[in-house]
Amino acid sequence: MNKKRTTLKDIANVLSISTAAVSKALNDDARISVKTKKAVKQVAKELNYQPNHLASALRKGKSNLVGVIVPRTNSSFFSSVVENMEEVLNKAGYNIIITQSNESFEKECKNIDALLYTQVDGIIASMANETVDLSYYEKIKSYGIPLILFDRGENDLNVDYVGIDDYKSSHMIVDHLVSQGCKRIAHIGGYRRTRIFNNRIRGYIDAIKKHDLPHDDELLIESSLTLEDGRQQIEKLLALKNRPDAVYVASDYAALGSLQVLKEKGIKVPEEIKLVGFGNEPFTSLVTPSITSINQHSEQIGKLAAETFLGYLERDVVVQSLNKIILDSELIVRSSSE
Amino acid sequence: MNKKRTTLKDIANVLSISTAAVSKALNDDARISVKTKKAVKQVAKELNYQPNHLASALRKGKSNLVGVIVPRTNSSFFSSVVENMEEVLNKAGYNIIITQSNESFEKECKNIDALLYTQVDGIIASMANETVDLSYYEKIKSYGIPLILFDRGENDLNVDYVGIDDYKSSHMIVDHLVSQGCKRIAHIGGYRRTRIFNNRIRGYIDAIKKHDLPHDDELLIESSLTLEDGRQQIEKLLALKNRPDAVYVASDYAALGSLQVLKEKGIKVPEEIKLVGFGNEPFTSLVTPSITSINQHSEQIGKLAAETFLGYLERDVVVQSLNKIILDSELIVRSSSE
DNA sequence: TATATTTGTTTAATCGATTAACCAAAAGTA
DNA sequence: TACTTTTGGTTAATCGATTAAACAAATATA
Repeated sequence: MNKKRTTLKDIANVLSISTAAVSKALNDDARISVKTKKAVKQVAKELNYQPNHLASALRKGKSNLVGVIVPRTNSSFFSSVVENMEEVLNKAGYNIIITQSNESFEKECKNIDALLYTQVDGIIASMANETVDLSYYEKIKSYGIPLILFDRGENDLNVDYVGIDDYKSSHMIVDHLVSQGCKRIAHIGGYRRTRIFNNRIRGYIDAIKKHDLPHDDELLIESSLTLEDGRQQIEKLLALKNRPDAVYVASDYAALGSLQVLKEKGIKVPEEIKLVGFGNEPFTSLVTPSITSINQHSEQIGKLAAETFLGYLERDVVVQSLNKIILDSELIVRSSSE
Repeated sequence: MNKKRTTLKDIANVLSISTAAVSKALNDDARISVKTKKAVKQVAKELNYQPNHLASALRKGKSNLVGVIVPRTNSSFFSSVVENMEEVLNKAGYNIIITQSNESFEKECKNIDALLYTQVDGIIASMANETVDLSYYEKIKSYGIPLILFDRGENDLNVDYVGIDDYKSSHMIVDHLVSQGCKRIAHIGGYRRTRIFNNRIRGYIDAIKKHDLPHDDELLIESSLTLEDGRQQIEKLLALKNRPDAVYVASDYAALGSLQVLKEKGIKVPEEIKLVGFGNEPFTSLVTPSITSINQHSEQIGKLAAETFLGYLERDVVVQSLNKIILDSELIVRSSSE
C-alpha cells in the first residue's frame, strides 16, 4: 500500500542505463543526448518520480532552504515581509522555513538551532525584543552561512541589515505634530537597548530640540510596547501635572492601548491630545479615530532582504560585514492627529 | 575561514574508534560502554559537533519535520493554532515548516510540492477558500504520510479533521440575536462549497426556522468574506426595502467592513442594526463598538491537530480515515449586539 | 578444559543523488 | 591510415549518519 517512492535507480532500470545518466538527463547535462533526455523524462513522469531532496541536499551540501525568524507572524508587517521574501526566494529555487520567536530569547535560540539542524543555506531574521545575548547569532555566522537581519537588527553582529530610517521617522512624526500646533509632545518608546527603538528615541529628542520644544524627562517613557503597556503608560502621562498635547507611541499596538484609555476617559482625540503610532498595522485605519502611523515598506524590506541573501550565492566564501540598506519611511496621516 | 563542520568521523578520528561507535554512543546505544560514551560526548562537545540532519534523515527515511499550510499567518486564529501545534510537536522532537497559501489554490499546490520535496513526515493543513480540486491533497496521501486538516477541511479526503461545530455556532449566534429582540436576521456568509461556510449557512437557516423568523433569500448572501466584501454586501442589505435588524457575518474581517459602512452611513450599531462576526480576531474587541464574535479555540485546535499527527507515529503503515474532532465554540458577546 | 554467552566494538552496506574520472565509439583531421 | 577530438555515456566515490552483521575479547557455564 505504502508504495516506495520512485528513485533514479528505478528509472535507470527501466531504460537499462546508469543512474548517473538519469541524474544528468534530468539536470539537462550537456553530455547527455537529446534522445536519452527525452526517454528519461518520459519515464520519470510515468513513474511519478519526485527527487529526494535529502539526498541531493546532502550530496550537494546545499539544502535550498532559507530559515526565517520573526518575532511573530501575527502582525501585518512581518507577515507581509515574509510573503515578499518568499516570492523572491521561490523564484530563485529556494523554499523558506518560517519560525516565530514570540519575542522570547529562549524560543529564538531554539529556532536557530532547529534551522541550523535542518541545514538551511541562510537565515533571515528579525530579533526578539528580549535578545541581548548575541551568541546564537554568532553561531549562525560560524556556520559560514549568510545571516541577514531586518527591522530588528544589531550593529555588533556585522552582518547585512535591511530596515527603515527610524531616526528620520521620528523627525517626520514630530514635525507633523508641530505643524498641527502641538507644544508638548510625549513619546512612549521601546527600550533603548533595542537599536530601532533607541533610534526612534534619539530622533524624537533631536526633533524636539530642533523645534525648541520642552524636552521633559517625564514625557519620555520606555516600555515593552504591548497593547497593555500602551494603556499603562498613557495613564502615567495623563497623571502629569502638565499633560502632553500629543503622544507619539513607537508601536501601533501600544498606540491602540493608549487610544482605548483616552476614549474610556472621555479625552477627545485629536482635539485634546493627538496620537501617532508606528508600523501602519491595518487596524490603525479601522479604529475610531483612525491612527496616524508610519508605513515601513514591508514589501521592499522583504524583497531586499531576500535579494541580499541571494547575492551571497555567487561568492563561494561567505564574508559578511555591516552592510545596511536603509529605506525611507512614509507618514500616513489619519484622524488621530489632525 | 569557512570551517568545515564536525562530523562523526572527526570525533572517531580523535578517539581512534569507528564512526559507528560514535554514532551509537551519541544515541545512547546499550552496546556501548559508559566509558566510551563519556569520551565521545566530551569530544563532541569540544569540537562543537552538530549532527547533519540531512544525512540522518536520509538514512532513517524520516525528517522529523512537519509541514503546515495555512491560508495566511497574518490572522490571530491561524497564528495561534500554529503556535500551539509547534509547542506540541517540538516537545516530540519535531520541527515545523510553516507555509501560507494566501487563499490561492495555485500557491497551495506549490506549497504542497515544496513540503513533499523537503520530505516532511506529515502535513497539517487548512485549505484555501479557492480550493476545490483535491488532487494535490490526494498526492500527499499517496506519499503515505499523515495528512491532518483543521478548520477548513473536506470530508471527501477521508482524513483526520479538527475544527469547531460551525452549525451549532450559527445557532448560538441566532439564538443570541433573537434573545436581543431581533426579528430580521441577515447572514453574510462564505461560499457554500467550503464546508465550514456551508455549515454556518445551514445552521443559520435552521436556527431562523427554529425561531419562526422570516427566511428571506435576500437576507442570505454568499461572498469571499474579505473586508471589502463586508463593505459591499452590507450595502446590498441596506438597500433592501425591508432592512434587516441584525447581520451575522461569517468572518470578523468582513464584519469589520460592514461596521465601517454602517458607521459611515450614521447607522447606529447596535441600536438600529446588531452585528455579529466570527473568529474572535483581536480587533473585534478593539473597534468601536466592539464586535460580538465566536471564539474558535485555536489553542485546542492546534494542540489536537499536532497530537493527531503524533498518533500516527506508532503505527508503521499510515491508513487514514475520516476522523473528525469537533470542538464546541464560544460566543463572546460585545457591544455590537447588545 | 571446552564451549556458550555477553560485551563492546568494527566492518561494510545503505539511504538517493551527484560528480570526478574514466572509457568506448563515432567523427574529425592531417 | 593514424591520430585527435567529440559525443555519450559508465564506474565508482562521495555526502554523513545509521545499522545489520560480523567478530574479538572477556566472562560465564557445563
